[in-house]
Amino acid sequence: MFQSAAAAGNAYRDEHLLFDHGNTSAYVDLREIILTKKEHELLALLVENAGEIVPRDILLERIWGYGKDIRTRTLDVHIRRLRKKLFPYGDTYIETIFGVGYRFQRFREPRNYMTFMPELVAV
Amino acid sequence: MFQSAAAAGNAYRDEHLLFDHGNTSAYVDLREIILTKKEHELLALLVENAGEIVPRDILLERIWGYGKDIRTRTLDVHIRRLRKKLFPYGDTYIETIFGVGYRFQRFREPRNYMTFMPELVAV
DNA sequence: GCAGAATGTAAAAAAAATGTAAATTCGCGA
DNA sequence: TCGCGAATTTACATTTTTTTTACATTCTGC
Repeated sequence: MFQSAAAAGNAYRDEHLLFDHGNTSAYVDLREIILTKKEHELLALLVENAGEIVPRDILLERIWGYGKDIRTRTLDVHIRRLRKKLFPYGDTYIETIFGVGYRFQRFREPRNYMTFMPELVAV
Repeated sequence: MFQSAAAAGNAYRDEHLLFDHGNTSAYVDLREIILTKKEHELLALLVENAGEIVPRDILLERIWGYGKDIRTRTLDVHIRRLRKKLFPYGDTYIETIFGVGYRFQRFREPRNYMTFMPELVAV
């Protein structure tokens, strides 16, 4: 549960994002983004658990070594900067689970009427 | 990963730089520059991995034989002198990846409207 | 809808890494 | 051994990242 850098060497790839665990740079569409160490660790941990909620506790403990007693906003600030670098998909990729933590979601092509329910279009 | 002098004998060449692995002098446009031994090794290692980030660790280990525990500014000083000799392209060729290392980037002609989108010019 | 708790955000402060000039040391050829 | 250029260290300056602070905003249960 909550895989760590074990999955290193492997890269995550989808429609808009290319992320390599061993590399501090990533690609959003054709744009290279350079992640700082903490940003990279954070995104790595989230991506490794794509589709699953990773609680704040875990993030703070794994990346910062903080215990449950520590009160800080540093996680939120880092999430924010990550989302910014993932523009314009920041909120699409990184979802906030209120009261729990965050979840990285694989990109899925947004449905439109045409592809979703073709019979409703061009009637 | 992180090729060494194996690729010797071959020369690197682009719009502004000619660098021969077997030669301690290089050319920046039509100007000859003379590299010292360490400068040459450093540039060679970076050029061999053009486009890829080479971590400080690796540079310090491959060129100086230093371990991760050694604290020194000598790498930075060499980078600085290299950049100076590559004037006015020093910062263009040698990029700093904060917290990680350096990256040599092939020279790319800056785009202008003419070359990028010719159909938008001279309307 | 409200109160209280959790998260978002901008800006300042602190910490860490890199840049730089100048001094010092090293090493090799004469 | 001496002299000289190369390499390294030193001592700050500067830049970048990370954390904190101080509020603003959003969410949830009642």
